[in-house]
Amino acid sequence: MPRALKPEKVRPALPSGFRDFGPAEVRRRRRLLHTLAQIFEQYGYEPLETPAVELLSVLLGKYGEEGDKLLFRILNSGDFLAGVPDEATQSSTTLLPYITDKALRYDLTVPMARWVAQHAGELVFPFKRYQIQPVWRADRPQRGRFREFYQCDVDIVGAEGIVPLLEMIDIARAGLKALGIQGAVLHLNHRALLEYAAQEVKWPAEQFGTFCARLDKADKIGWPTVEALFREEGYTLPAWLNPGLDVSEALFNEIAKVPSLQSDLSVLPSLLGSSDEALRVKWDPTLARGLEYYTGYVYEIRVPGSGVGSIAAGGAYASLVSDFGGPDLPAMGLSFGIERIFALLEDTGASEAGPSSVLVAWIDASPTYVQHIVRTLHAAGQSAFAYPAPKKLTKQLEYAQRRGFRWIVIVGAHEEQTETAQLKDLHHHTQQTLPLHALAEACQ
RNA sequence: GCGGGCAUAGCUCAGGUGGUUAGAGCGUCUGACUGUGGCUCAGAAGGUCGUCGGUUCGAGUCCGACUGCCCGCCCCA
Repeated sequence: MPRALKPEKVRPALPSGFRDFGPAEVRRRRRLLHTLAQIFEQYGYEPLETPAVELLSVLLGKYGEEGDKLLFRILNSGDFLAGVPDEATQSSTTLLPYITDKALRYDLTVPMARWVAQHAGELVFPFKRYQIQPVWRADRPQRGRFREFYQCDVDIVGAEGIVPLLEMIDIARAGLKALGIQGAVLHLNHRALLEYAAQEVKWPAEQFGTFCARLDKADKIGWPTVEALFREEGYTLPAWLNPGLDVSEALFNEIAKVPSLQSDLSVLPSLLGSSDEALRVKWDPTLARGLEYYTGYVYEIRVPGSGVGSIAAGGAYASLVSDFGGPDLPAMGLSFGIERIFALLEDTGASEAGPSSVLVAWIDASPTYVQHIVRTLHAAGQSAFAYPAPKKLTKQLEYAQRRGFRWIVIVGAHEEQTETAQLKDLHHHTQQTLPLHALAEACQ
């Protein structure tokens, strides 16, 4: 577009919490995600993609009150004010339900559950899927927190218990190993143990969520502070809840008292005992996880001392699919916090150079001849393209040099007449005249 | 939802106590004897100083409001 026709210049800017990814960054991210996807496929998980937009009715109420507020809502199309009763226009809260019925997805689990409920008839259970897509949250952005970010989820629907748990842990371990992350710790807990603990301290059952939220703060504010908070309100926490202690006999004795955990007792010691440099497993009786839909095992992976918080998390959930009218299927999932993993790997990761191409520079050759050369190189499997215009050779050379290319093919009228081309090696500062058929091989 | 900071060219920033045509570096574009890279040199384009209002003879500079962005908190990945 000619500059003169441009109505007015626009400030090149992005809304808060949204990011661009330049070529080098896209390559780095893609490579990482590809690595994870391969591992998921290895365990029999199949890819799924769902749209950015979901019906509000699907999303509302799944993430708690906080989550509902963080949904990016989409204004209805057309005359969205038509049919809105006058009294509704008094405040934004009353108006909102009338003017929006869609929102950007908030996570990948709920859309997956929606899809599974919709296709339950044709699916083979247990259904295993992985999904790597962006999600959106109308959060206040800050360091390391964005309004648009990728999630990377694996879930198995129609299975429960210790075996899926072991698989999830193996996937996490394989993933961390493949990405080169060392020294991670998986904190493991079970909602049933939390319920048991709440009963033990005689915490009101209807406020179980508050109990969990308070206990969950232990990793942030420390066990003594949590203990003191409870004591202030007259609740004495049993010693076995202290996450600082090693897996004690006392803790195992308590776990043994929880009915839904009894069958797993034979496996847990070896799981917790194994030492692995990439991922250790530690029972953490204070781990609760925020999302309300978890009903069984919950887990969270952290790298001590990394300063990036948890890098993967998940758990077992029972009724998400049946909430959408689908069959009542237990499920378990693992979500890699890939934005945090990207951040973690940023310091060590060498900058990714793009694949080198051959640039065809030209002066007074015919476009047809230039096109012919590019085709010849492509036919030989070489990545190549022509400079878009016969600009000064200096410019074309500089372009190839700045792009980091090694080979540049130069043609003019003389080369076209003789069916040849100049092949210049920018690394070794050499140049030779070659017949076309020898060109591709020379720049391997 | 709460608190703090900042806002001048595409980017990073200068512009003491208000005073003519707002500057630098980087980047972009053009050129330095007709077809050869990294360097150098010369030149050009690019800003309603976030927006609106106020004080003043005069505002990038002082005051207010709004908006945007950044950083914390809640919460989260």
